[in-house]
Amino acid sequence: MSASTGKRSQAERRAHSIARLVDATIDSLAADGYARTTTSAICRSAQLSQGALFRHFASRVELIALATEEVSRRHLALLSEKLLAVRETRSADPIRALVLTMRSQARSPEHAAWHEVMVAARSDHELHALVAPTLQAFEQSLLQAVEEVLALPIQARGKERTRVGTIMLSLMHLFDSEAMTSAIYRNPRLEDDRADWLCDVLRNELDALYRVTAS
Amino acid sequence: MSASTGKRSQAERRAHSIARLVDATIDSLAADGYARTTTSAICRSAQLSQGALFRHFASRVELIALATEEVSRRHLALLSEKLLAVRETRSADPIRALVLTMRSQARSPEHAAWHEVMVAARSDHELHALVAPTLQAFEQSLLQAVEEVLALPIQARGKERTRVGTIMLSLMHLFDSEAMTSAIYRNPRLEDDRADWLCDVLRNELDALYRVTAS
DNA sequence: GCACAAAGAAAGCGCGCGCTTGCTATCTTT
DNA sequence: AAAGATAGCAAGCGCGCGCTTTCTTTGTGC
Repeated sequence: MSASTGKRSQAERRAHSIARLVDATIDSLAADGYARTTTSAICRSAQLSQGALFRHFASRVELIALATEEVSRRHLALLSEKLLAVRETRSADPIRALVLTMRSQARSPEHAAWHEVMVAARSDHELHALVAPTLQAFEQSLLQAVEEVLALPIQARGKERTRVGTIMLSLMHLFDSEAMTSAIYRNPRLEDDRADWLCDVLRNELDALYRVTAS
Repeated sequence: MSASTGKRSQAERRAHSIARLVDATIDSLAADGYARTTTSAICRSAQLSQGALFRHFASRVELIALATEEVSRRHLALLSEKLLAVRETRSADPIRALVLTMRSQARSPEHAAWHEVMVAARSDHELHALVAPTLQAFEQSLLQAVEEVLALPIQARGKERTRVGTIMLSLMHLFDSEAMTSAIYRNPRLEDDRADWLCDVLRNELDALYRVTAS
């Protein structure tokens, strides 16, 4: 008997519906933006009624808040996976692979959803209060993940370690803003120049780091 | 006879009302975000009726589009002014002054308004079509202004000149994203580390540039 | 097996949105 | 000064929003 026709417990049905709503919310945030992520659009996408949505969530922002937690998890998991792949794969140009990984991450749907929530939280105080802890934890986790994956191989400590975190977070910011404006500016040549420049910058950084850790 | 009580021509009244509406729109975009920049909020702030607004603009997005043009102008004027001040003032640390200028620019209300329009245009096709030319021209003007103000003193040509543009636009992007997340993350230490790092990067760049232009 | 609780659908409610209408007041043209 | 054009206001219209209510279906504890 298939899962769809078979009997399911209330807990299973509940968890399944919530998951569908969260998925639909994330998809809508990434594709249509915060303002167009309405309860009716979410329910249409999740194939559930509005009554069902408000059975599980007290308000729209509460659902958005849970979706934001899930976005953080997925964002982090995706990036960690990519960064580990960069470290494991013996690339001819690992610095370039690293830079392009950060760029692709900033262009992902997960990141677009994150960005929409960030912007909306700036002027929606209720949303701000609900998602601020999640987003702050996200930044810390990102910092930690990046330092763990990248700083270990060069055995850097203290100041050098935090510097790597600062740089990678800055890379994320840069590509975040670039991705947001990309569809308007449509200037791939500039974007490639930027990637090239960042590769140079990171190579300089790495040289400096090796000099420190070698002494 | 004062300007407010004195008789004014239709053209003057028209221009004055439009200017008030544009100002109110920009203020609202910066303070309350795109979604909360409603026609009623704009009219309340401009002290005009909705009928008056729709006498001058066919739709809300049309007003937003005109406001976006004004935002571009102000943004550009403000930055040029700051950059010239940096160049004229004999600072002990001109690089740091430059970096902090870019950061303060990204934290300005003008930039916040620009960001709101950018994000909204991603998922609003009508707005996108109306503001894309303005925003593209803005990027080009920014590039030009930055190159004019900064590249001249070191007499760079061709490749070096475009590289300066790429870097400054990247700085703008970085601080754009940082400013957007600043109220959530509340991590001034990281932001200062970032500024320090960018000063180092720019010093390296400048060294390289001088090496090229000297040979 | 039966009373009860939880999940879900359908319809509807109040509200604020973008925008229109009908009108008056103010300038402009002749 | 008359006649037409323009600026501006107050009221209201249709619509889609977040959310609630009412009712039916489905799983659960005794």
